[in-house]
Amino acid sequence: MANKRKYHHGNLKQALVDAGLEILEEAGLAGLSLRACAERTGVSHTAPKNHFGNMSGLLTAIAARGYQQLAQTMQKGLDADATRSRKSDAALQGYVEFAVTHPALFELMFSRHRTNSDDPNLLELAGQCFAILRDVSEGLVWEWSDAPDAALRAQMMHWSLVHGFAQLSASGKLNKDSMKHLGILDIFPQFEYRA
Amino acid sequence: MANKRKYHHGNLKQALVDAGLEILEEAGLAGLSLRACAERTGVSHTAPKNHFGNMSGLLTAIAARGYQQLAQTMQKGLDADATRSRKSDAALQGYVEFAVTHPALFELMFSRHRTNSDDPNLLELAGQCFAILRDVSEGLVWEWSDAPDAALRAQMMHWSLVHGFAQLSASGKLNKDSMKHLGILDIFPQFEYRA
DNA sequence: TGTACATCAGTGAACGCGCGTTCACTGATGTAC
DNA sequence: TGTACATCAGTGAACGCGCGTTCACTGATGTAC
Repeated sequence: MANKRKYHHGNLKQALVDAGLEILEEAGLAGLSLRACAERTGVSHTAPKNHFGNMSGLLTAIAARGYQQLAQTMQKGLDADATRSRKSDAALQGYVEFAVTHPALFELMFSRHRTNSDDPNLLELAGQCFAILRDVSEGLVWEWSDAPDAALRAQMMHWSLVHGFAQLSASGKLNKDSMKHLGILDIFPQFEYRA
Repeated sequence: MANKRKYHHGNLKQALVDAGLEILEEAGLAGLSLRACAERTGVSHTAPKNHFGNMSGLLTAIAARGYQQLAQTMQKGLDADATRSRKSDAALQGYVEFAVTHPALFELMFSRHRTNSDDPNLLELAGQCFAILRDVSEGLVWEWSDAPDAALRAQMMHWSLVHGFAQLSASGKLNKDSMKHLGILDIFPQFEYRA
């Protein structure tokens, strides 16, 4: 299956997103460019234009794949321990694991002006992430549980809590010393600080 | 006091940080550069090097000022309503207000590799922000309140909740429609979505 | 079954741009004597 | 009080770099007839 050196790549759109994800892992957001993705895919640096139009289009596609992977990471945690009494812990753990493992991708996904925030594909996949958190937050008790819209407010606060912990972890604000001091390593011992 | 056209600026270091903050407001992180800060300050584009060494040094100084302003915003809310029964609400509100009002600065402050994260000045000012949240989270009840280190865990979770809500708000994930639908606008009616 | 032609996918040279950085320099300030 | 000199702060030209984008093009594919 020597699919090298065909004039038409065959699956260039997906391959460019794959390349973008790899670049984010290795070089961070600063290293991500149309030219870098093209070079890694072995294609001329103008080829991406045919599939994504411009830089925003490519970043949007990469971010969308990020949401897909985030949902998968959370779902994997839920599936792995179906008997877990508190499903929200499994989802939180998956969310944080994703952010810490892919900090640059996470940064791209939740940055403001880099992606086309009204892209239908992006919206749908991001919505799937929130849906998992929503389903999983059932039964959590908040102090306003007797207020109208209590469930909706609880979902929003739960997402905030999860996202905040993930973001602070990924950005290194909860470094090893802090986390140890605060006893957080007992809760998530696998999230060792990566320098 | 015509302090124009002196060869020595006199207060260039602070002026460059001021310029950087303005650029962040107007053009976002993408528009921030040594040259842009120098031009706005009316100084040659090599002058910043004398004060900050390189780009990271300038970004670190800007982020440090961000933490200073964040602490001030939170403290202002606390001072304005000393009778507030739940001080944590005032701090949360200040934190979110800061993130939504200065999204690019907020992004810089909590990004991973753009600043020198071991800068003493940066660490001290960031620590002051956490100290306010810590003081204010006294009395909050979490489900593990009977665990050892309960207070420390509660502080960490409180920070996560506050930061997550702020970050999701600033990145536009909680847009006007979502917030209205989720009843969040009733809690923070001043945080209208800015397109 | 074959042919003409439109469309799609990728090429490669060239463009202007803003960037951080280097370099030799000059003006201003402070300090030792 | 004056002078010499070191140091600090800012200048301006020049550098190479990677970037997104434009442009005319060519190879491959699909489709109408």
